[in-house]
Amino acid sequence: MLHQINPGQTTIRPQVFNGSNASAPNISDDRLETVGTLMSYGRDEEIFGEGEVSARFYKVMSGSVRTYKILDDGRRQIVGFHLPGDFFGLEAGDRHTLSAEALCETNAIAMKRSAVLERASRNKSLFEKLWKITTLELSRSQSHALLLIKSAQERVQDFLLDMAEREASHGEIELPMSRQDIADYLGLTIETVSRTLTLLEKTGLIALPSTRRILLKNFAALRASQG
Amino acid sequence: MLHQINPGQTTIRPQVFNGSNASAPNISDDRLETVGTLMSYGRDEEIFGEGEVSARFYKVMSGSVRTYKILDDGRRQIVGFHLPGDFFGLEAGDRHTLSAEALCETNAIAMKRSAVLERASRNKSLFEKLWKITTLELSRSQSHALLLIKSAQERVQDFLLDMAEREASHGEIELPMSRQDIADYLGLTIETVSRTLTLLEKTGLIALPSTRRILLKNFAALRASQG
DNA sequence: CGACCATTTGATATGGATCAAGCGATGTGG
DNA sequence: CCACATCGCTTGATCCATATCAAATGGTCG
Repeated sequence: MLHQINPGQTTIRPQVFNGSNASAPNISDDRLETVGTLMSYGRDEEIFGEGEVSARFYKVMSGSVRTYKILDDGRRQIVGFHLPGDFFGLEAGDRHTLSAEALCETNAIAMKRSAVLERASRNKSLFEKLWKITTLELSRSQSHALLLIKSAQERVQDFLLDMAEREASHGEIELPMSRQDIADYLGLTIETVSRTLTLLEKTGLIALPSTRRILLKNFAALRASQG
Repeated sequence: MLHQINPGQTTIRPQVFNGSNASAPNISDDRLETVGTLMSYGRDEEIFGEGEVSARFYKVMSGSVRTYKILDDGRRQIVGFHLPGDFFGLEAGDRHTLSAEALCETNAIAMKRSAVLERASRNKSLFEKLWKITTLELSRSQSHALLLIKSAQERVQDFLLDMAEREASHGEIELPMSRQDIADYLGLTIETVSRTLTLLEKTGLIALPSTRRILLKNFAALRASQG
């Protein structure tokens, strides 16, 4: 089951979070997450579901999140992975157009949509920050579509390079997601992802010390678009 | 050539366009395009290119536009088609992350990015409009990614339904784009698009009175996800 | 009317899906 | 602490949807 939740692991400890220095409150603080609620989620726990009323944005503080859509036939398309520092839940209407789940133990700040939008419409710096986040997300989504027309090997390579860059790790990736998650993000089957990783290892482009750890051994070759 | 421009057909007639009633200027006009420059483009003419400095947003007034990216190997992925009323050119950085071309004779209002952002950061109504447009584009892009993991038949059907809805035509579509454009949008080859349309015609779901005109004869069946 | 370009149709090839085992890590109960 | 069950991943064999290569048709414009 894709939606499985482990109730035993789940712990939500909402608490008011104020990012600004309490002793020197700053009315023009330009951080989006200045006032929000810190939420904790267990592995595979749902943060929000497609169709639910969308009242909040989120910023990942620790852990990671997947956002996804389910097709009629049950297939799942992962729209994005959200690492610490990333925002998610930015959506047009008053209902979520996708679902979000924690990949592992995750802390995220939940911000009231209305409050953030209200503040952004009066604070130029905040507005610019929100604009940047949203258009960056748009750009990411467009690049994702570009990914989906490439060959399996290119998709996997691009994914590894993207993860390495986002984790700012110099060639050593710690994957927070399963092979199935990767497959659903790349529009491939789990078997193809696995085979491609094995092939990349045999070619010497990467090493696989454990399933969740990958070493990129040849950035240049990984970047070169291949079949 | 994908980039071919027919210089003979090209006519740019920039002119100041003021959407508000000149006799009653309204400082809080909440239309994004209130002040802009009306531009005209010929068939296949480039409006902006990937990598160019991005100074402007655009709103399509008549005609239609394709935005796209080119992969290393020369393949082209069309990111979106923009019909009258649609905006394009909303991007994060100071450089365009994609290219835009007119599909046919097209008029569009070009608005200075900086001016629009400046005004939106002070005018709540304008801010909300800009927010809506941007998040809608984000949502569209995510749905597009969803499209790309479906079967050829589903992609074509979804495309036809989407066009019908956007043209607000009750089952009669006038396509502003070629088969190659459709193929590059759907991540298929031109042959597969053609074959799929032929199949849909044989099944009685659509009729093809001419290559650029398509009649949807069975919405229910088109909506039903098929292999 | 003829040339050209877009589209359709046909034949074949192939990358990735599907179906099916096997393997290895992780966790649980004895 | 170890045997075993479980789950996630890898590997193998085969199939199929769509790409590719090739040719025919049709529509448009000089």
